Amino acid sequence: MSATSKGQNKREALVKATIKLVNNNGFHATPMSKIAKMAGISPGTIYLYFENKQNLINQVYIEVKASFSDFAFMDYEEHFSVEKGFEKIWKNIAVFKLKEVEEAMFLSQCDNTPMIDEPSRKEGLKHLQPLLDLWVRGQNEGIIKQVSPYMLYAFSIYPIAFLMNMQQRELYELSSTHVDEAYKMAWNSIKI
Amino acid sequence: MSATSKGQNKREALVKATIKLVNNNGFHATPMSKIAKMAGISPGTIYLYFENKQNLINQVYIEVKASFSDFAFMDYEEHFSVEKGFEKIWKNIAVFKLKEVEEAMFLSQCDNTPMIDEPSRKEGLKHLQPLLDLWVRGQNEGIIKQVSPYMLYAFSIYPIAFLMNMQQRELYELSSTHVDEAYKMAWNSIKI
DNA sequence: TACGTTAAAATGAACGTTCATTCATTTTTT
DNA sequence: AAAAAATGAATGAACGTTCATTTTAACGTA
Repeated sequence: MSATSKGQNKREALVKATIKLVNNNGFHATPMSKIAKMAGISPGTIYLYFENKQNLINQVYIEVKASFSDFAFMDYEEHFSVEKGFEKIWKNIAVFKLKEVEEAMFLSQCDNTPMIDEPSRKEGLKHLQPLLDLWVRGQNEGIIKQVSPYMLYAFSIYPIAFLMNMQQRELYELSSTHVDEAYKMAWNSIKI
Repeated sequence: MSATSKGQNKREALVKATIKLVNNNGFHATPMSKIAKMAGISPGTIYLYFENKQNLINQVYIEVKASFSDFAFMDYEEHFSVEKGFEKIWKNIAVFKLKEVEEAMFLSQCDNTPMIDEPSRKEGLKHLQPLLDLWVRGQNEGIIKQVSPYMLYAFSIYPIAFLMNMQQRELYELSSTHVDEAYKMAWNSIKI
């Protein structure tokens, strides 16, 4: 096995351990020593891959956000009709948030906490452009409400995070019927 | 001034300081010593009012959640029509989240973080019953969609938190026109 | 292949700092 | 003068980070 792929494995193990531990304990309540132990390496080794704890968190955030965005636009093509395109993206996001729960919960904690610094936050936001473009097209076609994209996001995408939270706390079980209901509500709130 | 009211002042100052510092730094990055300093008392004195740090946070959470709920149902009466009742509650919540930003941000951080223990979380959830009752009534009258209250909450109430976040980060300015737009979208998503 | 040599990767004990909490003492109130 | 409230220095545990040392990998030579 090459040195590179071994290094990748350790980095990957570190990222995974960070996500899991931060989900369960929060950022400042997860010591580097525990992250190292869960990743199966020694504490000092973390510093071969990341500058320090803050840098570790920022990097993990950016990577998870990127993998989320990739997932969101999987199989989406710009020539789709607005409605079909939105459905594809929305359902991708729903699948991600309901199946990749660890990663989704991590993002949710990062987005509601001062644990990520502002540059990394901005960095993580870049990838959503295709959805914004789709909405503008929809507005030009007279299909989508003429309101700010923040508003559209708040009412169609953001609710999925709440449902994920409830499902995670075992307060609510989301069957695929429920996901369809939810999609219809999302579309209802943004279509004219 | 009586001992009681003095004690109340100190407690209040502690609660306020905790909210502000936790908003800016997160729970575990806020030392008791800083909370004490901002409240204008000595670190040891905190322990006359709260058992320990965890208990302090739990109490603050429960109190802020209670004050949020009181605000939400201000001027609401059960004999209102479903639509009028929902509008009153929704707009109360919107006003709270957009004006009492410190408290709203604190709740948002608590609700997306493992910093609050489960019993306190449950405790904070109790006060929302009148809204659930209203929704059931609306469903019986054939006005509100026949879906789980979690779904109704996700699409009509939860989005306000996102708009608050954006406003707080100065990415978005919410005028009263926007609030009206938002209300219409909320109502649209839950009405039949 | 086997061996010796050098470089790279990984280790984990040790360091210095920070923090929650305590309690002997002081200050304030009754 | 007694009781209650408040103080803040002291304590001990925990943590992030470093670095002297060890382990592993890579390479050249015969």
